[in-house]
Amino acid sequence: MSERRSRTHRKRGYHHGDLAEAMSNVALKLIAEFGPAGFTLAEVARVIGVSAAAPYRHFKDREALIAHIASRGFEKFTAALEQAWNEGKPDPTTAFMNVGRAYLQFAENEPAYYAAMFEARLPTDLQQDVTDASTDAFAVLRRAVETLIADMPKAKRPPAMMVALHVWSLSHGIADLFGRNNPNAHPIPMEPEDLLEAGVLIYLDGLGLPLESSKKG
Amino acid sequence: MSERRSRTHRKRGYHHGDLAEAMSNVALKLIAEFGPAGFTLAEVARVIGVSAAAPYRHFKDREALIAHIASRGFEKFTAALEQAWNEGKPDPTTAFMNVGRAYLQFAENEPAYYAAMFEARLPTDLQQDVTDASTDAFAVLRRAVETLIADMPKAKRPPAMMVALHVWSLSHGIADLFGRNNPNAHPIPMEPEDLLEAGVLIYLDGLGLPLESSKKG
DNA sequence: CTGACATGTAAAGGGTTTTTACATGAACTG
DNA sequence: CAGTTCATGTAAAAACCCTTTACATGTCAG
Repeated sequence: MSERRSRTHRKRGYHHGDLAEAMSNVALKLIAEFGPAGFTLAEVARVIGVSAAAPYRHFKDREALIAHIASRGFEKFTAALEQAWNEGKPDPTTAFMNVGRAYLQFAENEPAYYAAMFEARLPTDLQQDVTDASTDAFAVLRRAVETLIADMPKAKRPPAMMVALHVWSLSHGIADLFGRNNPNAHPIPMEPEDLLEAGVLIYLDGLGLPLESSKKG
Repeated sequence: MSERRSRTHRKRGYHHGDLAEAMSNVALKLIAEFGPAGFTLAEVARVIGVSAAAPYRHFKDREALIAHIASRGFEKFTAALEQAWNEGKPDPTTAFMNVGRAYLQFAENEPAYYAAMFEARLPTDLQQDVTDASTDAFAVLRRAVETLIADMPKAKRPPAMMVALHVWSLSHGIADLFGRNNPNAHPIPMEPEDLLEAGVLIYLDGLGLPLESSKKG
């Protein structure tokens, strides 16, 4: 990948070398500043310093580029959650909290990806592709929940799907309302990460999950 | 209000009668379909059947109109939550659940207002106005929480602010991800309202709040 | 070396938004 | 009820931009 790029990158004459990649990068910057609806392919071309028609060789239109970015974003997101989960080590509860932190950190560190993933208004077919790409990310969370509640007695064990939806929703809500260092967001008296951690701990307690601290203690 | 409108509405000649109101209504329809970034003042004018320059008599630009709609939306939202809370009757827990339902119902019944309120990307000064307008709505939730936890022993009582933030975030997360009958959202095996209710009940249980059913029952 | 294909350019076509100068008529005043 | 005023709408022009089409370039395979 970078091989081909460096090879063609040497001579920057008529051909750019890796315009598609450059477009993604520029679009990410524009999305971060103006949102998924706040840029055009012509503007991307201008920033890169290429003719206005060039982008159309690589993406059918603006929405195709956004969909591409959103899908790539979900891949990175999935990887980040997976790494945070780390197969449930050192223990499921701690690992689960790490997943929550990773969720918010992704939204903060990659606000443009996050916006493309959750904030874009795409036509049905493209949006479906993006939604499909999100499946893997949700699966990470769901499997983590399954591990987390595996030790509970069957009678008291909640549906993993429901728990995953609750945690996903709370995480997304916090990210959207208070994360992504939005300068105009409502000020809150704690860090988003801590707000999420507290919320999840209370919720897990409400589920009757024996937490590590009180279990092993 | 409707008095003046009906009076001037009779003759529909050169002057429209209440163009500002008509603009809000048309913009809401366009926002519902294409999002806050998906329309222009010229398009609004065209739909209404008025010249392209007319809107500028009433709003400085597109963003001013969105900000106006967002602020009006928060007023309606506040009223809806207040009515659902109904001074904590019949009992705080039930009333609190009603607030949660009202939250999601507002997002479903008024998706355009909701989008303008939470999804718009406005310049700092306008966004600040909208954020200010949201304060009253959050205050309703916060006061409800205060009532809800008032009976808890002081030592076990959580900060009302934190609880309100958790519930707000969960509500918004569910609304954004699964509410607003988005045809491409991830399918989930329950209604958003029920998902929220279950989540809040579990959370309140985790807080150690004595729920009505187990308290009075 | 040569031909074919991917990639980029130039320029034109089509559409749109916003501004400016002017027109209209509703409401007040006497 | 006539005259004046001012908010409100129109028309037209200026500016901007996106997208497409026909053409140019350079890379790579044979």
